[in-house]
Amino acid sequence: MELKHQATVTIAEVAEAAGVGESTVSRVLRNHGSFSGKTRERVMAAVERLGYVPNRIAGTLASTTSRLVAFVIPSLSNIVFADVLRGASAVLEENRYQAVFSVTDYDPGKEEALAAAMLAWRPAAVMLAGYEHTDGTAKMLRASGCRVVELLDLDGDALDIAVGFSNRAAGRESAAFLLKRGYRRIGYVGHDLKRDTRAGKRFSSFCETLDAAGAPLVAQEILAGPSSVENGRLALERLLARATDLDAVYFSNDDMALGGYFHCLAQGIAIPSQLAIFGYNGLDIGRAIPQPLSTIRTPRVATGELAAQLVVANAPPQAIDLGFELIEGATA
Amino acid sequence: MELKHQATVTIAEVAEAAGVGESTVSRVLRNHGSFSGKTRERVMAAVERLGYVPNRIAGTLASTTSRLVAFVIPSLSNIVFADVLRGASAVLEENRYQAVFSVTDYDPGKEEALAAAMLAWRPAAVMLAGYEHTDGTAKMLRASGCRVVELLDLDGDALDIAVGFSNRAAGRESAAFLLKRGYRRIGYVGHDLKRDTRAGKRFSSFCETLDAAGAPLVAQEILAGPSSVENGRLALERLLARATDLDAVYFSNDDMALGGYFHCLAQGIAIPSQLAIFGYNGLDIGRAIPQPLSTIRTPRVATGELAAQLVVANAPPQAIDLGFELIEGATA
DNA sequence: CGGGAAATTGGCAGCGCTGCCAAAAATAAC
DNA sequence: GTTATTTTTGGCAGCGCTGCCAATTTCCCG
Repeated sequence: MELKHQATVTIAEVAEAAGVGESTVSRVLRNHGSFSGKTRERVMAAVERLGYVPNRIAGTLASTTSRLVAFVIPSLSNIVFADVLRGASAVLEENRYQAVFSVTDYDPGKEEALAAAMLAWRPAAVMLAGYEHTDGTAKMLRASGCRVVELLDLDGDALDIAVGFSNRAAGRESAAFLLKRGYRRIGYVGHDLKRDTRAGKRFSSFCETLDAAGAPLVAQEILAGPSSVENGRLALERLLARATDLDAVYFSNDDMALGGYFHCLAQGIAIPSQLAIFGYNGLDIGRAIPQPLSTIRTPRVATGELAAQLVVANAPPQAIDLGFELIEGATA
Repeated sequence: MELKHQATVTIAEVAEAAGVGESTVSRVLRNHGSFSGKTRERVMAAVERLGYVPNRIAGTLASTTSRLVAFVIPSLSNIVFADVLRGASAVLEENRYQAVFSVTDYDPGKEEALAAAMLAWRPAAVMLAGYEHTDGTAKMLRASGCRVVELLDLDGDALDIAVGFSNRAAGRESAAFLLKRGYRRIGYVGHDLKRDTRAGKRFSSFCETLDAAGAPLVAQEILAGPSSVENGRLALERLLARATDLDAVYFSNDDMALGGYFHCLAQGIAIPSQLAIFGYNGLDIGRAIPQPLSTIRTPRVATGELAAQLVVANAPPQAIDLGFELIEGATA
């Protein structure tokens, strides 16, 4: 099945070829400890000549120190996680760390299984989305002794490090913005909230804010599937079929909102005069449509970068709020 | 810097606790070799009690066999690679393989460096985008003895395994389609082609087909940056400022095409009567806009899945064409 | 030119596990 | 009940590297 390693030039062979000891080769290659200039040259020449590639598996085992960082993310289709991964991987690469990942499909059970599989690689850190984990996952992570970073959420208690922003605050501000603009008959279009708990948090604080203002949510349409432009379009269509007098719709995220926007475009519904649209995430594409999308821009790449930096620096446990930015746009 | 492993329950401790030998524990856990039912129970009980997590680093080293698969991809922002990764990681997870990745930013030099870093983990396979690698990368990969999978391209010679589709054929068919529809004054909008060599291949065969039909490309606008909706919009605007009499524009991909579509929408340019738009990739969002985008749908997830399957099965070297599908859409 | 401090260097145990082999136990055959 | 098989088991070397320590060489200063 799996491949046998080949081309196995070992450090011993390099040492032999260079006429030095193994540990000297190791020191030179890691640029750690002291060695003379000519030793360095001889070692590098031997490395070059033999095409030696250090074996990080062996190195990791020997040093009981790891430069692997494990990502356990809900989805790769969702640009949010791709962005986080991108930010993090850039920083990790600079620091010679290696990213490994697996995808949970928003399934907490799968998250537990995958987290366990990840820990078997003895990573320096495990990065996960949000705070909602099974007891088993939490226990395992705590016991692992490796750093744990929870991303993109701050509404809850962190296991170790948390980097992100408050989804509750985002929901609240979104509602406040729509209310300020004078919208009163507000609806909601969302995707599977049991799985995407961060979207659920936004929604619940959105509703609370509307309630407090005496303009409670008028109608909602929640599709079972994942968020997508197509689902946003479909869901808005359904929502409008039931609730004809809405003046604004809050979407679970920009993908869904774009779908809603396109629905309006196709149906000749004037935005925002006839219907206002508000999203979440601040995707680039939202700025390229004819009317820039009103939304909240989240610092996804920065979240990944900072998470990686904290891990590299072995920072103490902490929760960092990177905030978000409300973009007024032209659709609300 | 990096974290010291903790919680280091070793197989020896489990063996001790279960009152069996180390190798017996190993056999039970890997379900490999023979052992009795009650031995199995005792081992599992001890594992449970101690919270033992096998150390795959040590296992990999000892067996000189790896279940790591390394991805060296140009970008994570580009949904194309995220899709491939998604397809591949699903299959890999099923087979208890672990995906590791790094991002080259379309830089061949960085690709070489990252490929080298990857090989240090002694992966079972390295997966890369396309055929364009530096000599150093190719040499290194060939010498590594691990499987090499080149993805998303078939126009060239594979190092080992290739899975994808022909970008040249895609360019050709796109041109043929536009010609068949009667467009004769065709322009092109693209992004950095030196980096995205697959887009470059599409473009050159597109042009060849137009030439052969006696309707050569009228104008082109190529932006230096990466592809994005915003850049597509901007580039089309620039192109139309120079070439006022185009009847169709071929875009380097759907992102760019969507930007062009939005530009037309905002400018009141009728699609496709006044200007036709044709993309590449077949993104979902292209079907959700008011007029479905005319494009070519590529089997990205399937590419990832098949690539992973071939690696898991340790299949012989081969190049597999997964083809693509031309979607007529409503924009051309 | 000698003595001591500092810079280099090599040897080797051991990281935690797997693979091999021989020993022990269970089972079958007679 | 005994011997031949087969199944189960444990011991231990060794995967390739790093960390520690002691040995060696070099450098400095009087």
